[in-house]
Amino acid sequence: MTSKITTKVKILNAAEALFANSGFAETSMREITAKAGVNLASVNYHFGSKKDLIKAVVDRYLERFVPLLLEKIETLEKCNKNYSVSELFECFKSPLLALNSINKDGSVFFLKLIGRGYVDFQGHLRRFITEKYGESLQVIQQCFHKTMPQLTPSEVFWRLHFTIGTSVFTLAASEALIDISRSDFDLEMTPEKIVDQLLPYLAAGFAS
Amino acid sequence: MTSKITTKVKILNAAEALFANSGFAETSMREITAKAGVNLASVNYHFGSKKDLIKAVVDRYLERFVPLLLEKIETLEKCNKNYSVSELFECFKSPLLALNSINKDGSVFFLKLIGRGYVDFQGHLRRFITEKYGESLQVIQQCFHKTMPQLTPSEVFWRLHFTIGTSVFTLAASEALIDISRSDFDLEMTPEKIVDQLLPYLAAGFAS
DNA sequence: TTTTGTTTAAAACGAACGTTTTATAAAAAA
DNA sequence: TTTTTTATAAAACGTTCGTTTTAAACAAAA
Repeated sequence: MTSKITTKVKILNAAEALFANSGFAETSMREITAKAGVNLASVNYHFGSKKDLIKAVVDRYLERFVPLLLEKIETLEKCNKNYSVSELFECFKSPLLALNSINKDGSVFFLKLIGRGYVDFQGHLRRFITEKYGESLQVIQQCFHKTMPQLTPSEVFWRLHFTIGTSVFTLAASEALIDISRSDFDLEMTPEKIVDQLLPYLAAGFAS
Repeated sequence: MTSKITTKVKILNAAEALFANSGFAETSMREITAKAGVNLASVNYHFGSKKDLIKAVVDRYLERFVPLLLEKIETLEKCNKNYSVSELFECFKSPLLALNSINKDGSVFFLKLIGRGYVDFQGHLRRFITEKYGESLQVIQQCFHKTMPQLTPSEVFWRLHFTIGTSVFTLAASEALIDISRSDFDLEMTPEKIVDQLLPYLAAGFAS
Protein backbone atom coordinates (compact mmCIF):
# COMPACT_ATOMS: atom_id res chain seq x y z
CA MET A 1 0.00 0.00 0.00
CA THR A 2 1.31 3.43 -0.95
CA SER A 3 1.48 5.58 2.15
CA LYS A 4 -1.23 8.23 2.28
CA ILE A 5 -0.12 11.83 2.06
CA THR A 6 -1.47 13.39 5.20
CA THR A 7 -2.97 16.86 5.40
CA LYS A 8 -0.04 17.93 7.53
CA VAL A 9 2.47 16.97 4.86
CA LYS A 10 0.36 18.53 2.11
CA ILE A 11 0.45 21.79 4.03
CA LEU A 12 4.19 21.62 4.66
CA ASN A 13 4.90 20.98 0.99
CA ALA A 14 2.73 23.81 -0.20
CA ALA A 15 3.92 26.23 2.45
CA GLU A 16 7.65 25.73 1.96
CA ALA A 17 7.50 26.47 -1.75
CA LEU A 18 5.52 29.64 -1.19
CA PHE A 19 7.61 30.74 1.78
CA ALA A 20 10.86 30.12 -0.06
CA ASN A 21 9.86 31.92 -3.23
CA SER A 22 7.75 34.76 -1.86
CA GLY A 23 8.63 35.19 1.80
CA PHE A 24 6.79 34.54 5.02
CA ALA A 25 4.83 37.76 5.32
CA GLU A 26 3.94 37.81 1.65
CA THR A 27 2.42 34.32 1.77
CA SER A 28 -1.12 34.04 3.16
CA MET A 29 -2.76 31.08 4.81
CA ARG A 30 -5.33 31.07 2.04
CA GLU A 31 -2.65 30.71 -0.63
CA ILE A 32 -1.09 27.85 1.30
CA THR A 33 -4.29 25.91 1.86
CA ALA A 34 -5.45 26.52 -1.71
CA LYS A 35 -2.19 25.17 -3.11
CA ALA A 36 -2.28 22.25 -0.68
CA GLY A 37 -5.90 21.51 -1.54
CA VAL A 38 -6.97 21.47 2.09
CA ASN A 39 -9.31 23.50 4.25
CA LEU A 40 -8.22 26.87 5.54
CA ALA A 41 -8.77 25.96 9.17
CA SER A 42 -6.57 22.88 8.98
CA VAL A 43 -3.37 24.88 9.35
CA ASN A 44 -4.43 26.21 12.72
CA TYR A 45 -5.74 22.81 13.69
CA HIS A 46 -2.53 20.93 12.89
CA PHE A 47 0.11 23.58 13.59
CA GLY A 48 -1.53 26.09 15.91
CA SER A 49 -0.58 29.26 14.12
CA LYS A 50 1.20 30.61 11.07
CA LYS A 51 4.25 31.28 13.23
CA ASP A 52 4.43 27.65 14.26
CA LEU A 53 3.90 26.52 10.69
CA ILE A 54 6.97 28.52 9.64
CA LYS A 55 9.03 26.82 12.32
CA ALA A 56 7.72 23.42 11.32
CA VAL A 57 8.57 24.00 7.67
CA VAL A 58 12.16 24.93 8.45
CA ASP A 59 12.57 22.28 11.12
CA ARG A 60 11.59 19.47 8.80
CA TYR A 61 14.76 20.22 6.85
CA LEU A 62 16.99 20.93 9.82
CA GLU A 63 16.05 17.67 11.49
CA ARG A 64 17.29 15.84 8.47
CA PHE A 65 20.22 18.07 7.57
CA VAL A 66 22.01 18.67 10.86
CA PRO A 67 22.50 15.02 11.92
CA LEU A 68 23.72 14.09 8.44
CA LEU A 69 26.19 16.95 8.47
CA LEU A 70 27.50 16.09 11.93
CA GLU A 71 27.92 12.51 10.82
CA LYS A 72 29.94 13.53 7.78
CA ILE A 73 32.14 15.82 9.82
CA GLU A 74 32.71 13.11 12.41
CA THR A 75 33.95 10.61 9.85
CA LEU A 76 36.18 13.27 8.32
CA GLU A 77 37.77 13.93 11.71
CA LYS A 78 38.39 10.22 12.21
CA CYS A 79 39.94 9.63 8.80
CA ASN A 80 41.98 12.77 8.54
CA LYS A 81 43.28 14.66 11.54
CA ASN A 82 44.44 17.62 9.45
CA TYR A 83 41.58 18.23 7.07
CA SER A 84 41.34 21.34 4.91
CA VAL A 85 38.65 23.97 4.50
CA SER A 86 37.50 22.57 1.19
CA GLU A 87 37.27 19.09 2.68
CA LEU A 88 35.05 20.58 5.35
CA PHE A 89 32.99 22.34 2.71
CA GLU A 90 32.60 19.01 0.95
CA CYS A 91 30.84 17.64 4.04
CA PHE A 92 27.90 19.93 3.32
CA LYS A 93 27.27 18.61 -0.14
CA SER A 94 25.62 15.24 0.40
CA PRO A 95 23.50 16.28 3.42
CA LEU A 96 22.22 19.14 1.29
CA LEU A 97 21.41 16.84 -1.61
CA ALA A 98 19.69 14.45 0.79
CA LEU A 99 17.06 17.13 1.31
CA ASN A 100 15.89 16.55 -2.23
CA SER A 101 14.39 13.27 -1.03
CA ILE A 102 12.00 15.23 1.16
CA ASN A 103 11.03 17.33 -1.81
CA LYS A 104 12.31 17.90 -5.31
CA ASP A 105 14.21 21.20 -5.02
CA GLY A 106 14.39 20.57 -1.28
CA SER A 107 17.98 21.73 -0.98
CA VAL A 108 17.23 24.96 -2.79
CA PHE A 109 14.13 25.52 -0.68
CA PHE A 110 16.16 24.91 2.45
CA LEU A 111 18.79 27.54 1.63
CA LYS A 112 16.15 30.04 0.58
CA LEU A 113 14.27 29.50 3.81
CA ILE A 114 17.41 29.95 5.90
CA GLY A 115 18.07 33.19 4.07
CA ARG A 116 14.58 34.43 4.78
CA GLY A 117 14.92 33.36 8.38
CA TYR A 118 17.78 35.76 8.89
CA VAL A 119 16.08 38.84 7.53
CA ASP A 120 12.32 38.22 7.72
CA PHE A 121 10.12 37.26 10.58
CA GLN A 122 11.99 39.45 13.05
CA GLY A 123 14.10 37.12 15.15
CA HIS A 124 11.57 34.35 15.76
CA LEU A 125 13.04 31.78 13.44
CA ARG A 126 16.64 32.54 14.28
CA ARG A 127 15.93 32.22 17.99
CA PHE A 128 14.19 28.92 17.44
CA ILE A 129 17.12 27.58 15.43
CA THR A 130 19.78 28.64 17.91
CA GLU A 131 17.76 27.16 20.75
CA LYS A 132 17.38 23.77 19.11
CA TYR A 133 20.58 23.50 17.09
CA GLY A 134 22.91 25.94 18.83
CA GLU A 135 25.23 23.27 20.20
CA SER A 136 25.60 21.57 16.84
CA LEU A 137 26.33 24.86 15.14
CA GLN A 138 29.09 25.58 17.64
CA VAL A 139 30.68 22.21 16.99
CA ILE A 140 30.72 22.96 13.28
CA GLN A 141 32.19 26.36 13.95
CA GLN A 142 35.02 24.82 15.97
CA CYS A 143 35.79 22.46 13.10
CA PHE A 144 36.23 25.41 10.77
CA HIS A 145 38.46 27.00 13.36
CA LYS A 146 40.70 23.92 13.28
CA THR A 147 41.29 24.42 9.58
CA MET A 148 42.40 28.02 10.17
CA PRO A 149 43.81 28.10 13.70
CA GLN A 150 45.55 31.42 13.11
CA LEU A 151 42.16 33.19 13.14
CA THR A 152 40.32 34.27 16.26
CA PRO A 153 37.00 32.56 16.99
CA SER A 154 35.27 35.81 16.13
CA GLU A 155 36.99 36.02 12.76
CA VAL A 156 35.94 32.45 12.02
CA PHE A 157 32.38 33.32 12.95
CA TRP A 158 32.24 36.29 10.61
CA ARG A 159 33.83 34.54 7.66
CA LEU A 160 31.41 31.68 8.10
CA HIS A 161 28.49 34.06 7.99
CA PHE A 162 29.87 35.80 4.94
CA THR A 163 29.88 32.37 3.38
CA ILE A 164 26.36 31.61 4.49
CA GLY A 165 25.30 35.04 3.30
CA THR A 166 26.68 34.54 -0.16
CA SER A 167 25.05 31.15 -0.47
CA VAL A 168 21.59 31.97 0.76
CA PHE A 169 21.41 35.31 -0.98
CA THR A 170 22.47 33.81 -4.26
CA LEU A 171 19.85 31.11 -3.95
CA ALA A 172 17.19 33.49 -2.68
CA ALA A 173 17.81 35.82 -5.60
CA SER A 174 18.51 33.02 -8.04
CA GLU A 175 15.31 33.49 -10.01
CA ALA A 176 16.05 37.15 -10.59
CA LEU A 177 19.67 36.42 -11.42
CA ILE A 178 18.80 33.58 -13.77
CA ASP A 179 16.40 35.97 -15.52
CA ILE A 180 19.11 38.58 -16.02
CA SER A 181 21.63 35.98 -17.08
CA ARG A 182 19.23 34.69 -19.72
CA SER A 183 18.48 38.10 -21.20
CA ASP A 184 22.03 39.49 -20.98
CA PHE A 185 24.08 36.47 -22.01
CA ASP A 186 21.49 34.18 -23.57
CA LEU A 187 22.70 31.63 -21.04
CA GLU A 188 20.33 29.28 -19.29
CA MET A 189 21.59 28.80 -15.74
CA THR A 190 20.40 26.28 -13.18
CA PRO A 191 20.88 26.24 -9.40
CA GLU A 192 23.37 23.42 -9.90
CA LYS A 193 25.49 25.42 -12.33
CA ILE A 194 25.38 28.37 -9.98
CA VAL A 195 26.67 26.26 -7.12
CA ASP A 196 29.56 25.10 -9.31
CA GLN A 197 30.68 28.71 -9.72
CA LEU A 198 29.88 29.54 -6.14
CA LEU A 199 32.00 26.93 -4.38
CA PRO A 200 35.47 28.10 -5.49
CA TYR A 201 34.42 31.67 -4.77
CA LEU A 202 33.44 30.70 -1.23
CA ALA A 203 36.57 28.69 -0.55
CA ALA A 204 38.82 31.50 -1.74
CA GLY A 205 37.02 34.02 0.43
CA PHE A 206 37.03 31.93 3.56
CA ALA A 207 40.71 31.10 3.27
CA SER A 208 41.69 34.66 2.40
CA MET B 1 16.75 80.43 7.72
CA THR B 2 16.96 76.70 8.35
CA SER B 3 15.30 74.81 5.52
CA LYS B 4 11.96 73.33 6.49
CA ILE B 5 11.69 69.56 6.54
CA THR B 6 8.86 68.80 4.16
CA THR B 7 6.26 66.12 4.71
CA LYS B 8 7.67 64.22 1.75
CA VAL B 9 11.13 64.03 3.33
CA LYS B 10 9.71 63.13 6.73
CA ILE B 11 7.95 60.20 5.11
CA LEU B 12 11.05 59.09 3.20
CA ASN B 13 13.17 59.17 6.35
CA ALA B 14 10.68 57.22 8.41
CA ALA B 15 9.95 54.73 5.65
CA GLU B 16 13.52 53.85 4.77
CA ALA B 17 14.43 52.94 8.34
CA LEU B 18 11.39 50.73 8.72
CA PHE B 19 11.77 49.16 5.27
CA ALA B 20 15.46 48.47 5.79
CA ASN B 21 15.08 46.91 9.23
CA SER B 22 11.75 45.11 8.90
CA GLY B 23 11.08 44.65 5.20
CA PHE B 24 8.58 46.11 2.78
CA ALA B 25 5.62 43.85 3.41
CA GLU B 26 6.14 43.89 7.15
CA THR B 27 6.00 47.67 7.34
CA SER B 28 2.55 49.28 7.25
CA MET B 29 1.57 52.74 6.09
CA ARG B 30 0.33 53.47 9.58
CA GLU B 31 3.71 52.67 11.11
CA ILE B 32 5.41 54.91 8.58
CA THR B 33 3.13 57.90 9.04
CA ALA B 34 3.14 57.49 12.83
CA LYS B 35 6.93 57.50 12.91
CA ALA B 36 7.05 60.43 10.49
CA GLY B 37 4.47 62.33 12.50
CA VAL B 38 2.27 63.00 9.48
CA ASN B 39 -1.22 62.11 8.41
CA LEU B 40 -1.94 58.63 7.06
CA ALA B 41 -3.33 59.91 3.77
CA SER B 42 -0.26 61.99 3.00
CA VAL B 43 1.69 59.03 1.66
CA ASN B 44 -0.87 58.39 -1.03
CA TYR B 45 -1.14 62.10 -1.70
CA HIS B 46 2.59 62.64 -2.18
CA PHE B 47 3.69 59.30 -3.59
CA GLY B 48 0.56 57.71 -5.02
CA SER B 49 0.89 54.29 -3.46
CA LYS B 50 3.02 52.19 -1.16
CA LYS B 51 4.65 50.62 -4.20
CA ASP B 52 5.74 54.02 -5.46
CA LEU B 53 6.95 55.01 -2.02
CA ILE B 54 9.25 52.00 -1.98
CA LYS B 55 10.70 53.04 -5.33
CA ALA B 56 11.13 56.62 -4.14
CA VAL B 57 12.94 55.52 -0.99
CA VAL B 58 15.45 53.46 -2.94
CA ASP B 59 15.80 55.96 -5.74
CA ARG B 60 16.76 58.77 -3.40
CA TYR B 61 19.93 56.80 -2.65
CA LEU B 62 20.57 55.55 -6.16
CA GLU B 63 20.32 59.06 -7.62
CA ARG B 64 23.12 60.11 -5.33
CA PHE B 65 25.16 56.93 -5.39
CA VAL B 66 25.34 55.97 -9.06
CA PRO B 67 26.69 59.29 -10.45
CA LEU B 68 29.30 59.47 -7.70
CA LEU B 69 30.41 55.94 -8.41
CA LEU B 70 30.62 56.50 -12.16
CA GLU B 71 32.67 59.63 -11.51
CA LYS B 72 35.12 57.74 -9.31
CA ILE B 73 35.50 54.97 -11.86
CA GLU B 74 36.03 57.46 -14.65
CA THR B 75 38.90 59.18 -12.87
CA LEU B 76 40.43 55.80 -12.06
CA GLU B 77 40.36 54.87 -15.74
CA LYS B 78 42.04 58.14 -16.66
CA CYS B 79 44.78 57.91 -14.05
CA ASN B 80 45.52 54.23 -14.35
CA LYS B 81 44.92 52.21 -17.49
CA ASN B 82 45.61 48.89 -15.76
CA TYR B 83 43.76 49.17 -12.49
CA SER B 84 43.21 46.22 -10.18
CA VAL B 85 40.09 44.67 -8.69
CA SER B 86 40.76 46.15 -5.28
CA GLU B 87 41.27 49.59 -6.80
CA LEU B 88 37.88 49.18 -8.41
CA PHE B 89 36.39 48.07 -5.12
CA GLU B 90 37.87 51.19 -3.55
CA CYS B 91 35.73 53.32 -5.88
CA PHE B 92 32.63 52.16 -4.03
CA LYS B 93 33.77 53.36 -0.64
CA SER B 94 33.37 57.14 -0.80
CA PRO B 95 30.09 57.14 -2.78
CA LEU B 96 28.73 54.78 -0.16
CA LEU B 97 29.86 56.99 2.69
CA ALA B 98 28.38 60.02 0.91
CA LEU B 99 24.96 58.48 1.51
CA ASN B 100 25.41 59.20 5.20
CA SER B 101 24.85 62.86 4.40
CA ILE B 102 21.31 62.03 3.33
CA ASN B 103 20.77 60.22 6.58
CA LYS B 104 22.91 58.99 9.43
CA ASP B 105 23.27 55.26 8.68
CA GLY B 106 22.34 56.05 5.10
CA SER B 107 24.93 53.71 3.62
CA VAL B 108 23.76 50.83 5.78
CA PHE B 109 20.13 51.56 4.93
CA PHE B 110 21.00 51.63 1.26
CA LEU B 111 22.64 48.20 1.26
CA LYS B 112 19.87 46.72 3.34
CA LEU B 113 17.27 48.10 0.95
CA ILE B 114 19.08 46.72 -2.08
CA GLY B 115 19.17 43.34 -0.39
CA ARG B 116 15.45 43.46 0.27
CA GLY B 117 14.86 44.59 -3.27
CA TYR B 118 16.29 41.37 -4.62
CA VAL B 119 14.21 39.00 -2.54
CA ASP B 120 11.13 40.93 -1.45
CA PHE B 121 8.55 42.79 -3.42
CA GLN B 122 8.51 40.27 -6.23
CA GLY B 123 10.44 41.87 -9.07
CA HIS B 124 9.02 45.39 -8.92
CA LEU B 125 12.03 47.10 -7.45
CA ARG B 126 14.57 45.18 -9.46
CA ARG B 127 12.74 45.99 -12.68
CA PHE B 128 12.62 49.64 -11.77
CA ILE B 129 16.35 49.73 -11.03
CA THR B 130 17.38 47.96 -14.21
CA GLU B 131 15.16 50.26 -16.24
CA LYS B 132 16.60 53.43 -14.79
CA TYR B 133 20.19 52.40 -14.07
CA GLY B 134 20.71 49.43 -16.34
CA GLU B 135 23.18 51.20 -18.62
CA SER B 136 25.30 52.42 -15.72
CA LEU B 137 25.35 48.97 -14.20
CA GLN B 138 26.59 47.50 -17.45
CA VAL B 139 29.41 50.03 -17.63
CA ILE B 140 30.47 49.04 -14.13
CA GLN B 141 30.30 45.40 -15.06
CA GLN B 142 32.58 45.98 -18.03
CA CYS B 143 35.11 47.70 -15.79
CA PHE B 144 35.26 44.64 -13.59
CA HIS B 145 35.72 42.53 -16.67
CA LYS B 146 38.78 44.61 -17.61
CA THR B 147 40.41 43.66 -14.32
CA MET B 148 39.90 39.98 -15.06
CA PRO B 149 39.80 39.63 -18.84
CA GLN B 150 40.36 35.88 -18.69
CA LEU B 151 36.79 35.43 -17.41
CA THR B 152 33.71 35.28 -19.60
CA PRO B 153 31.18 38.11 -19.19
CA SER B 154 28.82 35.63 -17.58
CA GLU B 155 31.43 34.62 -15.02
CA VAL B 156 32.05 38.27 -14.18
CA PHE B 157 28.34 38.77 -13.74
CA TRP B 158 27.98 35.90 -11.32
CA ARG B 159 31.02 36.75 -9.24
CA LEU B 160 29.79 40.31 -8.97
CA HIS B 161 26.47 39.12 -7.70
CA PHE B 162 28.11 36.78 -5.24
CA THR B 163 29.91 39.87 -3.98
CA ILE B 164 26.73 41.91 -3.81
CA GLY B 165 25.03 39.01 -2.11
CA THR B 166 27.62 38.73 0.59
CA SER B 167 27.52 42.46 1.24
CA VAL B 168 23.80 43.01 1.37
CA PHE B 169 23.07 39.84 3.27
CA THR B 170 25.69 40.63 5.85
CA LEU B 171 24.28 44.09 6.31
CA ALA B 172 20.69 42.91 6.23
CA ALA B 173 21.43 40.33 8.90
CA SER B 174 23.90 42.55 10.73
CA GLU B 175 21.67 43.11 13.74
CA ALA B 176 21.22 39.41 14.27
CA LEU B 177 24.91 38.74 13.71
CA ILE B 178 26.01 41.55 16.02
CA ASP B 179 23.71 40.06 18.65
CA ILE B 180 25.30 36.64 18.34
CA SER B 181 28.78 38.09 18.26
CA ARG B 182 28.10 39.96 21.48
CA SER B 183 26.75 36.97 23.37
CA ASP B 184 29.25 34.42 22.01
CA PHE B 185 32.46 36.43 22.02
CA ASP B 186 31.62 39.38 24.24
CA LEU B 187 32.67 41.50 21.26
CA GLU B 188 30.81 44.66 20.32
CA MET B 189 30.81 44.89 16.52
CA THR B 190 29.76 47.82 14.38
CA PRO B 191 28.85 47.93 10.70
CA GLU B 192 32.18 49.65 10.07
CA LYS B 193 34.17 46.86 11.72
CA ILE B 194 32.20 44.31 9.79
CA VAL B 195 33.04 46.02 6.52
CA ASP B 196 36.73 45.91 7.45
CA GLN B 197 36.54 42.13 7.69
CA LEU B 198 34.29 41.86 4.69
CA LEU B 199 36.42 43.67 2.11
CA PRO B 200 39.41 41.27 2.02
CA TYR B 201 36.98 38.38 1.95
CA LEU B 202 35.21 39.85 -1.07
CA ALA B 203 38.40 40.67 -2.93
CA ALA B 204 39.76 37.16 -2.44
CA GLY B 205 36.54 35.61 -3.66
CA PHE B 206 36.18 37.77 -6.73
CA ALA B 207 39.78 37.21 -7.80
CA SER B 208 39.65 33.47 -7.12
C1' DT C 1 -24.20 -0.52 17.59
C1' DT C 2 -23.21 3.00 20.37
C1' DT C 3 -19.80 5.97 21.98
C1' DT C 4 -15.84 8.56 21.87
C1' DG C 5 -12.18 11.02 19.87
C1' DT C 6 -10.13 12.88 15.69
C1' DT C 7 -10.12 15.19 11.44
C1' DT C 8 -12.27 18.02 7.78
C1' DA C 9 -15.69 21.62 6.05
C1' DA C 10 -18.01 25.94 5.95
C1' DA C 11 -18.94 30.13 7.81
C1' DA C 12 -18.04 33.93 10.41
C1' DC C 13 -15.02 36.86 13.51
C1' DG C 14 -12.49 41.02 14.67
C1' DA C 15 -8.41 43.32 13.39
C1' DA C 16 -5.34 45.42 10.26
C1' DC C 17 -4.32 46.56 5.73
C1' DG C 18 -3.87 50.14 1.56
C1' DT C 19 -6.62 53.44 -0.31
C1' DT C 20 -10.28 56.97 -1.11
C1' DT C 21 -13.36 60.45 0.10
C1' DT C 22 -14.76 64.59 2.23
C1' DA C 23 -13.82 68.60 4.61
C1' DT C 24 -10.76 72.14 6.21
C1' DA C 25 -6.74 75.01 6.23
C1' DA C 26 -2.94 77.31 4.01
C1' DA C 27 -0.65 79.32 0.10
C1' DA C 28 -0.41 81.21 -4.63
C1' DA C 29 -2.39 83.38 -8.51
C1' DA C 30 -5.76 86.30 -10.42
C1' DT D 1 -10.01 90.60 -2.26
C1' DT D 2 -11.50 86.83 -4.66
C1' DT D 3 -10.29 82.69 -6.91
C1' DT D 4 -7.71 78.72 -7.49
C1' DT D 5 -4.47 75.54 -6.37
C1' DT D 6 -1.92 72.86 -2.89
C1' DA D 7 -1.48 70.57 1.41
C1' DT D 8 -3.16 68.50 5.71
C1' DA D 9 -6.77 66.23 8.71
C1' DA D 10 -10.26 63.03 9.89
C1' DA D 11 -13.19 59.54 8.76
C1' DA D 12 -14.70 55.88 6.26
C1' DC D 13 -14.17 52.52 2.37
C1' DG D 14 -13.82 47.76 0.77
C1' DT D 15 -10.39 43.87 1.18
C1' DT D 16 -7.70 40.75 3.06
C1' DC D 17 -5.54 38.94 6.89
C1' DG D 18 -4.98 35.11 10.75
C1' DT D 19 -7.91 32.91 13.65
C1' DT D 20 -12.10 30.88 15.85
C1' DT D 21 -16.44 28.79 16.00
C1' DT D 22 -19.84 25.52 14.74
C1' DA D 23 -21.21 21.61 12.44
C1' DA D 24 -20.56 17.53 9.88
C1' DA D 25 -17.95 13.40 8.56
C1' DC D 26 -14.93 9.84 9.75
C1' DA D 27 -12.34 6.56 12.46
C1' DA D 28 -11.37 3.83 16.60
C1' DA D 29 -12.83 1.86 20.91
C1' DA D 30 -16.30 0.05 23.89
